[in-house]
Amino acid sequence: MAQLANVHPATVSRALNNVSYVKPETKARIIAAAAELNYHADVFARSFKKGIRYTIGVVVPNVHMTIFDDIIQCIETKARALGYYILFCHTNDDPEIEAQCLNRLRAGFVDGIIIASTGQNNALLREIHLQGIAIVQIVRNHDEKLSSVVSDYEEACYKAVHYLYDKGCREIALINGPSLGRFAIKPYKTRYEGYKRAVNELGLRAICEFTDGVINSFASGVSCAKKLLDENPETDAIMTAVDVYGMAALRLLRERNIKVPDKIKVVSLTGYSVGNLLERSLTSFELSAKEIGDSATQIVIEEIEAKADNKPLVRHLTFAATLSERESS
Amino acid sequence: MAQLANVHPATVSRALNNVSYVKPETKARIIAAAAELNYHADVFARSFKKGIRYTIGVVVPNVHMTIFDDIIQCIETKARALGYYILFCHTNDDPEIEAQCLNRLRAGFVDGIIIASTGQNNALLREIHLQGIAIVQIVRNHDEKLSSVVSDYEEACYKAVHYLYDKGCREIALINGPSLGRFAIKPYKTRYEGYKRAVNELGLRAICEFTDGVINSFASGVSCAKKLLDENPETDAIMTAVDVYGMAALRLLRERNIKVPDKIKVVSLTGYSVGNLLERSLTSFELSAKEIGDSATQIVIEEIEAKADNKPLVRHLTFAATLSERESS
DNA sequence: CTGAAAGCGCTTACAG
DNA sequence: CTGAAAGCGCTTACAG
Repeated sequence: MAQLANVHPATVSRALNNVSYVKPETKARIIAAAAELNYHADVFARSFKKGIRYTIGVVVPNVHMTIFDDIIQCIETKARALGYYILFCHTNDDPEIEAQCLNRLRAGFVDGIIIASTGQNNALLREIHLQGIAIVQIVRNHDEKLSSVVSDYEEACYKAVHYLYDKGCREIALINGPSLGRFAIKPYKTRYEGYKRAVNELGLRAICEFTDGVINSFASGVSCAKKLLDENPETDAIMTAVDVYGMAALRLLRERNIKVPDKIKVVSLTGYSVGNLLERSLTSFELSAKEIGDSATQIVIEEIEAKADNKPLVRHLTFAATLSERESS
Repeated sequence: MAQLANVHPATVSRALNNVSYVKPETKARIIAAAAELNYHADVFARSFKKGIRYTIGVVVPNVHMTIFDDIIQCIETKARALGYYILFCHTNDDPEIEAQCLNRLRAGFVDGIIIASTGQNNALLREIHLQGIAIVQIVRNHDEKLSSVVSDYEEACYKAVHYLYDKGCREIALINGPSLGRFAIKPYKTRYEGYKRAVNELGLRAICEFTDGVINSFASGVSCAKKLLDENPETDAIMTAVDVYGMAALRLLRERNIKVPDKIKVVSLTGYSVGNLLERSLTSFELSAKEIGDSATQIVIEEIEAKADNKPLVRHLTFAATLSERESS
């Protein structure tokens, strides 16, 4: 490349990056040569030299049938616009896989990490952060020392109970994910808190089932719904932590020929757009995947680019969920 | 690091990579020092030196509510097991975004690319391939000069017609994506061919609607279904190219109070697991996301690692779709 | 305005 | 068995 244009590689770099003045005719010669050879500067080598990878690791539990499919698209779009790539990892909520992914990412491949963590690798995450890699938690804020972008699950769940109460429901049940003990995952825990707050306030009975094992499993949602109805035949509303559980509830209710919403109302607390695509559409508290994805990306890149200035930048953002009322309530 | 263990960096490299014999006590000293400093070799620098990126670019239209959410998880799992990362890009089926993504990927960041392309950047893809980057097409085989892993859409669609015919349907309609003209996308085109083959063979009338604009749009699926029913009130079966269109059909049929499957049967031709999570579950010809994802990853990595041997390795794999009979038919 | 040199953090023939 | 050197493909102060 350099020899074709008859200049020094340094000049090629200067010309192609518009980084310092190059004599117009030299520049023209370089550009012509680049076109002829179909030359593309090796971005990898540049990143290596400059110490910036222009890459963000995104670590999420799953994208299949979860809000993360939407969030990851928003992250990628935003990152691309800002000149960054996305390195994608999914953990299935297995702490070991998560640690494995994080350890590979830290080894020089990314400038920053956006993660919805299991909460079991906080120490590792802090270590990686200290090493100089920007970190933003999304959806699950397991460590307040690290930036986070989440929804207000407590409030959404609290409001959902009130919403159903106002509709006349008095036996309001919750199908939730792991929210107690060592393996509790933050948003489930917080939803449970919002649920209890509302239920206590309104003098209702708490009826709660926790899916165990695999998170976001339809089958697990169905068995929770079964157990719920068998043990609490008076139930007149079912709130579910995520859409897939809501779909599971709708499914079981149809099998049992229980009219929705007349007899039992169903509300999902993590609406992602599937709720509106159903035969009987699902009322839900919608998170804005775009708000979460966009701001997480923004924050992680700001943190990356502030590194030079050595400002510590830990920020916490919380978005409200908005009620989308549909047919199931 | 090297000075703490009191050895040359080269020795550190040898010890940590087990690449040549190092005196046990030296090695022990190095490992101890690495542990103390929490040292992780910079994989990026290594990749740079060795000319291998251990990274695969994955370019797909969308992951939200499409089979690609599943495929990309399978690719990532497989790639991780084989020591590769996934760089994720989504194009929204916009040829310009696709070109932009490809041009960034080619600039030294990946050893290989797995793509479900729009079909509008074949020349660019070949150029990138010639440049030495392995390429495997998934789901959409727009260029036979490049490896591909697809399902047999023609056959699946052909079989679906027969399946419905055998159930007594005589007015079998198809809601399809772009399958004609310059912007046709391969699997839609192939499904259409399978449809026509079966319909001709059975002496049926072809009733076909094509969604335009955004692929995989629920709203577009609903309007196709509307048009279909308005213009062909005798319709007794609706086949849809993808699950989202199937859901759209189910939705509209419920709104119109048309009994499924008694009056009209619905079959999706790209089952991904949502079909089984619905109130009325959706019969579909299931693609194996795992088969496609795993083998695409395998092939692209084989192609990458064969590069050294300079063997040209273009392979085409076709998997059959399997019928999952559910409530909608 | 542009060349020559140094260097990003590793790996790998080459010596010894 | 391990050091010293070269080099992956760029960028960027430093000269001139």
